[in-house]
Amino acid sequence: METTIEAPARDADRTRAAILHAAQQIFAAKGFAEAGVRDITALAGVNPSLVSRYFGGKLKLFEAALDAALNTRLMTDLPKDQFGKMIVARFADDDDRASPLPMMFSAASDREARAIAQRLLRERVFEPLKHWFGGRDADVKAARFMMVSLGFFAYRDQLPLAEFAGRVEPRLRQWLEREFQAIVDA
Amino acid sequence: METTIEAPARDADRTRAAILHAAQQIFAAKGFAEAGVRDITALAGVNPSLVSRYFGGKLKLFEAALDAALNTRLMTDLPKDQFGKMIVARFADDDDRASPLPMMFSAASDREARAIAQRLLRERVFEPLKHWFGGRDADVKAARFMMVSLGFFAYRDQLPLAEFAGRVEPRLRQWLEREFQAIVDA
DNA sequence: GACGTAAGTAAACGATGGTTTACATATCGA
DNA sequence: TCGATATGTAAACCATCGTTTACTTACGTC
Repeated sequence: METTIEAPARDADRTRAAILHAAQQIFAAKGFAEAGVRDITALAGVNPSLVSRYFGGKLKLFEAALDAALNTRLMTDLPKDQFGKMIVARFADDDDRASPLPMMFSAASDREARAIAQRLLRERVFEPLKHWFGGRDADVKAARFMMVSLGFFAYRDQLPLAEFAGRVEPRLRQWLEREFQAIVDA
Repeated sequence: METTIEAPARDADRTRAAILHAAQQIFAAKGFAEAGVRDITALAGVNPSLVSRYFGGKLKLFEAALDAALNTRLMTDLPKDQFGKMIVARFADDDDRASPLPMMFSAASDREARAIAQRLLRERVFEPLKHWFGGRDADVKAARFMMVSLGFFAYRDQLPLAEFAGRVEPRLRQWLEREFQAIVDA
């Protein structure tokens, strides 16, 4: 009856994908150091040892998860005349926490994880953005973008200082939109 | 001969201060999670167990170290008409790494350490700054200051993306100065 | 000058967590 | 159908690290 699709009880690709998916969630939620292999595999419903078998260890799994997160979100596909509004909308209204930039901070503590995050963010975010901006001050523009973005996520996620930390306060949001737009228009 | 000052071989206050000083350096350099009690006490030249005895544990030591770092640096003593230039100078040219804001990121991984850093930063940086700015949009101004500052340190220390990451590139520095000044002038 | 207390050390404890090893079982081709 | 291989599990391994305990030694006081 229910053998319509032939759901295989053992499928390496499927479990590998399940681990990767769980890893994105757990890493984004708890950070690299606090996210345990046992947490991830428990969410995926598999044995902890499979992390080493399929990915070669926690660090490689983190790299794969961050890599996958970077593939889903691209910044250089936005219209330049509305860059400010749209990038803030993407940052602020994205409720899935597997966004790459916040995941970055999760690697802050571990030396090796930080090196991986640095390389990926440079290759996959900074450089593409730099070429997209173009012009003589493209590197400065890209740096400005990174600073404002990282500042926003650090403020929002890492240290919710103000009373209006969770949601984005309207005046703050307006400032951010202008800030990002100014980078493109400069 | 050399008994001029009566340097005591055993002085609780002195060793306590030595541990605290070493903690500031190690925590700032390696972050909360990667900084080991053995690292700190080795630098201080004492036994690891003294951390628990004198401070009540690694977490309390971190709190004390961050607290001490926050006492040395105050933002609200700068002239408002040159706030931009002076705050950037302080951030960029400060070569002692025990500055409080970078230390903040060191706590990103650990849940309890992050809570401590959040509280201290709110009480000792955000609130004073808010009152110093004054006016109707004081809270937004303070938030903007935190975002730009955190973005700068995250960019510089946590993920040196660009080629000019270590030193502050002149055009980037100019932008930062205007950015900070604009917060005060708004 | 001996004694009690404070200061400091060395070593072991205990928990955590990533990884490895040994073993069980489902899948698939001959 | 029968193995060979791939897939998955359970348990132990092992290193790290903060902390505690037992012990030693210097300092101040009667």
